[in-house]
Amino acid sequence: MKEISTRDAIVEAAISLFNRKGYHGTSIRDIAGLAKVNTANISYYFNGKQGLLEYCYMNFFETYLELLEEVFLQTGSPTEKLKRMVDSIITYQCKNPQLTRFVLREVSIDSQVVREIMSTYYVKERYIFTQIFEKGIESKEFRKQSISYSIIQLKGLLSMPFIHSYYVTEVLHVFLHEDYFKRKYLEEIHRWIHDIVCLTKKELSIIP
Amino acid sequence: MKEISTRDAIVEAAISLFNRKGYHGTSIRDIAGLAKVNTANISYYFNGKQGLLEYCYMNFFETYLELLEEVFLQTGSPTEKLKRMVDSIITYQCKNPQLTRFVLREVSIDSQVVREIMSTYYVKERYIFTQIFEKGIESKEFRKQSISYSIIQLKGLLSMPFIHSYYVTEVLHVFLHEDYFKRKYLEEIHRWIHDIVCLTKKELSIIP
Amino acid sequence: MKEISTRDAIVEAAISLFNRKGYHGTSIRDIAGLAKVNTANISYYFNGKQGLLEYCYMNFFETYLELLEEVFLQTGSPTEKLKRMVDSIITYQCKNPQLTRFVLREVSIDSQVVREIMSTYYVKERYIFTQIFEKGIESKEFRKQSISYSIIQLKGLLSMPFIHSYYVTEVLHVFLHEDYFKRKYLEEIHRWIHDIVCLTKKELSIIP
Amino acid sequence: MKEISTRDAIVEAAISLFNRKGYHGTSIRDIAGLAKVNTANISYYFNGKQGLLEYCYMNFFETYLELLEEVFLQTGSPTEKLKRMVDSIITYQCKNPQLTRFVLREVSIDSQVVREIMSTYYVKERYIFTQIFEKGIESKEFRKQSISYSIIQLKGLLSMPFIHSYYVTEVLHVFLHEDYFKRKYLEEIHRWIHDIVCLTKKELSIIP
DNA sequence: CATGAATGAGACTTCATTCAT
DNA sequence: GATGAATGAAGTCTCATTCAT
Repeated sequence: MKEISTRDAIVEAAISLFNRKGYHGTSIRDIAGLAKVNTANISYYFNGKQGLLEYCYMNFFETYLELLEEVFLQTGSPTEKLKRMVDSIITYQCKNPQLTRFVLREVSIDSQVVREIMSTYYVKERYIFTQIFEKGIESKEFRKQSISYSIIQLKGLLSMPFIHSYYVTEVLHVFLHEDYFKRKYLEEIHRWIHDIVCLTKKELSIIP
Repeated sequence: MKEISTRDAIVEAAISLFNRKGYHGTSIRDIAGLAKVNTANISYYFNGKQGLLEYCYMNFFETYLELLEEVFLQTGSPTEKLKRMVDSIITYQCKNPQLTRFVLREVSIDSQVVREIMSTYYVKERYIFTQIFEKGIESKEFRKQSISYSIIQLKGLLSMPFIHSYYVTEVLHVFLHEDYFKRKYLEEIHRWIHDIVCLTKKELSIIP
Repeated sequence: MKEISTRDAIVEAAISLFNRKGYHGTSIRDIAGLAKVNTANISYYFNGKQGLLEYCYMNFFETYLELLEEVFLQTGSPTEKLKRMVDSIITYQCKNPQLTRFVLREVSIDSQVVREIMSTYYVKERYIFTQIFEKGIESKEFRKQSISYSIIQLKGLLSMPFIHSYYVTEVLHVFLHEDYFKRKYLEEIHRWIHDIVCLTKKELSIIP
Repeated sequence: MKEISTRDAIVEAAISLFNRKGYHGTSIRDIAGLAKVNTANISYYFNGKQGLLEYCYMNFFETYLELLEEVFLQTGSPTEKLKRMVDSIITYQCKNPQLTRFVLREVSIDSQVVREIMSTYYVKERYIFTQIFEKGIESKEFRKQSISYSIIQLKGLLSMPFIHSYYVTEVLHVFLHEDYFKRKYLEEIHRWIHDIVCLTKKELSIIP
């Protein structure tokens, strides 16, 4: 049996607490306490609390983008690619709901850290989505549409259940960690892709 | 010239700072400084920093629910009502983007405060949305669908541009405070209502 | 029906709270709250919190000394006078247990206030007791004894049940406000006067 | 030269200041300043100001009771035991006059802290004293008397010079730290034991 | 690699007081 | 005579970090 390293224990504890109480609402003592390690280790391994935060951000977005890029480089129609991307993201987020929630939330705070770290990721993400949409529109698979507004919707659909997981669980009684949720929710987004993003046959037939 | 009362100045400053730096990331000194009042006034008027937070929550959700209820009690088809609700909410949120962003973000943190305050609002909101959807499905205006999953999508669409306003503005160059955004984004949600929530003619004709 | 004046209400509330929580442990808001008056009145009537404290001290010791002086100026043997003084003091203290406890306790704190106010009272008190004892010793009613050490004992006996009223009540189940206590405890002090302060017959006979 | 540990320096400073200015009248800054350590150490070592207070209480009463119990378990007549207890207590208190004064004073304030901590000690103390008196009365060494009222007197005699040390020193010119005081005052209490608690020969002879 | 002592900065809150009404 | 708004000072505590071990 491999013992969990101090480093990993810290990350695990941090994600759990940042998720529950927010970055500023969590003290490194809380983290060290939960991870059952000495407080000083956090400065040692991550160069302070902020370093730990940055690590979490990168941890999340590195994988997030890798998943997008992987699909992006595959062959397939824009519709198929978009669906596969959505599948990848939702699968990943369902496996890491705590990290997802906390990152998506904290990233909405204006701070130098966020700005510096996120700029690269955001630009890459936009590039990929934009390419997909442009290809789709060009090839007449996608309806002519404002790409920005479609991305807004897409990201809203992708992130909502995770950011408001409390609401989703407690109020709507939908459980993120059940496999049923993943299948069902993917269906919904696929429907959104079909009915909102793509050209329906009717619309198609109108075009001369 | 109307002088801004100490109380209002505090609220205004608090919303701006909570929005930018998060609740825990904002100190009452920051707030008092921006509002140009004495620090002690925050405890005086709101019974501490947390009281100020609670006031903001209630301030937001009180109006939010009033808007929903107002439309709910009007006459009209479920589709019309749903559209009008969306219009109301988006209009309100566009007028108060800072408050909206900060509340929607902080509310996603687990804390006793959130749980105590929000439970009532959440239940009411769910009731209203559920009623609309049930009526719509019953009257065959709406497609047969999982109401919970539709609410998730709806709330994602309603909140996304405000929570991730930084992304929307800086990366997608979409500006929330312009009237154009409101019209355009409402169009998008209306399309979502038509194509995803409602029965399309084709589907309609299939039903025997 | 005479309404309780604001002033009296403040004093009453102050005594109760100073007694329970100590001077520094009591805030003027507590006092104003209990007295159901506005906080500013305390500054208005007593020139601040400290003025209120001084008023309480004087209130107590003014009467305390009056009682001693009254008996002191009466005719009677030293033994009789001493007994009468003890009766007066205990009676007074039993009627004002809260004020007594709080004053006797707080007066044991070194502060300019205490030093300034108490010096006069203490000197007068010592003068009276010393006179009594000197007269008693001179007239051979009292045993030859160190007057200082006798005063220490006397004051210990007079004050103990009031200072440690919690102990006396909760642990020993002796109740200060019952008339039985007063009679019984006076008996005890009288016995102390007889057996410790006065010459017993045996000792008397030894003196040539 | 042994260096005083941070912890001990804090306790020493605290006792001195609590004694002089009372618990609530002393700030942790005062304490840290006098002890020449950082303010945060108080929370670090004692879990806050109140923890420091509790430590002082326990520090005092732990020893206090040990002394009583030690004598209690020795062999000897009740009279001898009572005398030895008084000797122990007075000796201890003379060695720690500041701690004694401050604890005996603050303990007379009603607070949860006091109630929780003291209840145990008080009960034990009462048990020991009660046992002694009961044995004494049973064996006819002691006069038949109300034990509660005797304990009140005894505790008054034991504590008075320490609580009102200012009065004793400044007004009566009796100095607690001189060895003369200890011997002299013990004599006085022994006399009290002989003449008030015990059966004098005269009384003895009256009993048939 | 890991720890516990120690620290300086800063946070929130409470307090007694004043002042215009 | 009484009030409520407002304030500056002070208090306690927590935090992230460092350093010697």
